[in-house]
Amino acid sequence: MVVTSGHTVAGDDMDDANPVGPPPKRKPITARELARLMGVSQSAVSRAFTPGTSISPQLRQRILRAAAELDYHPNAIASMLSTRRSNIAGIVVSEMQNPFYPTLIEKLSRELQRVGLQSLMFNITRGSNIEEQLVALRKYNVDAVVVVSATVLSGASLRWATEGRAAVLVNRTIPDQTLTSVSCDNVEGARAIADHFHAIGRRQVAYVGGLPHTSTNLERQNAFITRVAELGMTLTHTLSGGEYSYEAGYRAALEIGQAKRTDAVFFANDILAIGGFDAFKDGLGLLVPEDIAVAGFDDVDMTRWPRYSLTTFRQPVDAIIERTVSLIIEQLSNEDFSPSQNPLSGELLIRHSTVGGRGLEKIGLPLPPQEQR
Amino acid sequence: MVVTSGHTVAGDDMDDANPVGPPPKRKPITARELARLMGVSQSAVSRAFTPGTSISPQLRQRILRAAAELDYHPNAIASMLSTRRSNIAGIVVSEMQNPFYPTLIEKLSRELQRVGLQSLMFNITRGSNIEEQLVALRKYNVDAVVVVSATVLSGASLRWATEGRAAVLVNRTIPDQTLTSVSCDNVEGARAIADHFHAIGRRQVAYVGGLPHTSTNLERQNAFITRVAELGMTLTHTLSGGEYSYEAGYRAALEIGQAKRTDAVFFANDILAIGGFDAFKDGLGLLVPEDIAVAGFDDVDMTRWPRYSLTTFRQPVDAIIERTVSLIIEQLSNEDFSPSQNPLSGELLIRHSTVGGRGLEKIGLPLPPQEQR
DNA sequence: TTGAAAGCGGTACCAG
DNA sequence: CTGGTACCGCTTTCAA
Repeated sequence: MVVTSGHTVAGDDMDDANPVGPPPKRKPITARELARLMGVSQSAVSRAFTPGTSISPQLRQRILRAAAELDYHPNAIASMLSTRRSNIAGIVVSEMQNPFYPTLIEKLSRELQRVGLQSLMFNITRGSNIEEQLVALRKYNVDAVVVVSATVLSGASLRWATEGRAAVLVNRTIPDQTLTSVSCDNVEGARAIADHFHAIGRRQVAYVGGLPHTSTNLERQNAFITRVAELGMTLTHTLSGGEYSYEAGYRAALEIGQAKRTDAVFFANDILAIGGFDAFKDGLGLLVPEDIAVAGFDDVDMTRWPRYSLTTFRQPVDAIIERTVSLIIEQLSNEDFSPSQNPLSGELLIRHSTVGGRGLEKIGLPLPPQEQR
Repeated sequence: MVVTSGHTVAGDDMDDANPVGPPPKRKPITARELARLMGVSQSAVSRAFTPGTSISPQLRQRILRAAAELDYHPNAIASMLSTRRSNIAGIVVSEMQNPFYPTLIEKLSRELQRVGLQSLMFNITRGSNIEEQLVALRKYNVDAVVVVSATVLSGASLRWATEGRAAVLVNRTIPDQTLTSVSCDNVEGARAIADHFHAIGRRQVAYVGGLPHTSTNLERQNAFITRVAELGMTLTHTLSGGEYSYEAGYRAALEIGQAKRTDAVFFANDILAIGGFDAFKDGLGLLVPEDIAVAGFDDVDMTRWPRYSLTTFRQPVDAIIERTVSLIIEQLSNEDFSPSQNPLSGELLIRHSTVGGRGLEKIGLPLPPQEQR
């Protein structure tokens, strides 16, 4: 490592500034200089670049033209300072290994850009100094915070970090519901899976969870278990993978498969399910779905691979993002805004991991379009 | 959509500021106020938070203590303005679908954070207004730019965007080499694959590329073809998947497999290879590796799934990141810094997709540790 | 509509 | 070591 950043002193955060050597670089032209060069006031330049200000079209044009000429761009930092708006949204992230999230984040950051917010990423990792990260959130004066991280952060930290700014939790909630959240309707999804298992004649079912204490996991698990009971099916296992990974799914599936009394398994997300699928098929030589049906949650790309053709509950990613962004905007514009929970409807996608061969037609369901490769 | 952001006027960029409603929020305490409250000068407060400034330990302690008390945090925006350093690195990204990149980016942003740089993400997507994105890079005054995007950006845009600031291209180069780049040694990797194919007795080999005009694709392709020729093997196909995707790999594999004269295929990355693997095995009923050996590039998590156990060339991710960060730091501290190209050695990982059954032992190679599940 | 001037919240140089 | 004081570059009254 080349530079160790500012050490913390006496229980408070030092500014970890100046991580690297000397100061600036070639400095770009400023509004003042441009103004002087053109013989207009600096205010005029500012106005030219601010929509909806009172400036004559002619002057604006002249200035914009000259600006283009001289490669002048308003310094965003300076304008942040005077307007007290950074036009930056902090995105707090942690589980980039689950392919569901990169996709989500990419789209989210694109949408935020569309409404004028750049995304400043904050990678929270277990083990890393979380609080320190959150301090950065505040120092950088982000206007909005989107937390896309099922894990790690306590409600208290979250409240502190987001205090006084727009905030949305995506795919997680906090118990006291003091923060706005947007997520897939996990209850709906888990029930749909249970119903589907029942519909295809399965009666011995199991649940494999991910990170035990996350709200997504708990919601899916509880809803599933409840529905299974309502339908009179037997719950043979309730396992926790411990994390959302292929390996965890694989291990859990071995355990379930070896016990030989389960005919359908709901994995709390697709990665677990895919691990489980491989364990059943390659590891134990079972037939999927004949011997055992497998369902996941999320609808990541891999579920559509012919190898898997995994039945899953699709998270309404676009809707989630749209809602998130509009909630952010609302908070940014309304003084009085009260937090809300926003579960959004997803969609059960039935594929071959639960209904094999031509079974999809047999039970009168349309072949998912994805299967028409 | 709730707010359409500032429309562009007259061939120049308007400031897309004020994407949302009204102005600020509750304002936090400032250094000046803190100073007045404590009866010290505002300069003292500033010094207390700046390591290496001349201030007595006692005063510093007092101030830090009081700051903690009053929840004062230095405003990063203001200090950016006066120091002309943002302590922000822009990360330009595009292909988040390839699981190699989320991982890389997560680690990268973590390392940057360690040396005091937050990461501002810039998602470039084909179709999106690239130039506009790059303008943002400049407006936000990022100190450094890391481009992790094989695609899209022309050398000229890159040079413009990074002008006057530290910049590193990761896993791509530009022809004139005027920008520093760090990447996996694609030539080494492609040659290693060719050598390996030869070593396991394959003589009819094929190449499946990804995005045709990217430097990674070209380097891997050329090196492979060259080495294949040197070794006297026959190149049966040189296909372009058109993109780095499972589907592209699948399609290419069908074409190759149906022709029935190829016994080993090098796919330009793991996702292509996995698509190809499934096509050979499930789509065409071939045996991998007995009928046809499959190798990829990158070493993403999926390659280790027992289902695939894919032979691949591991990109030295940690080394890439370390080098990238240290090059950034160098550029930030040295006035005179000349661009360099930094190919980093990777590692051939031989797994069952090229050497089946107990073959790994037979040819005297150690079982990859990953296989010891 | 336009220009002058007072901040925004720090940094850094200067004198004491 | 400490306090005073010009900036940093833009936004936003306030007058003209």
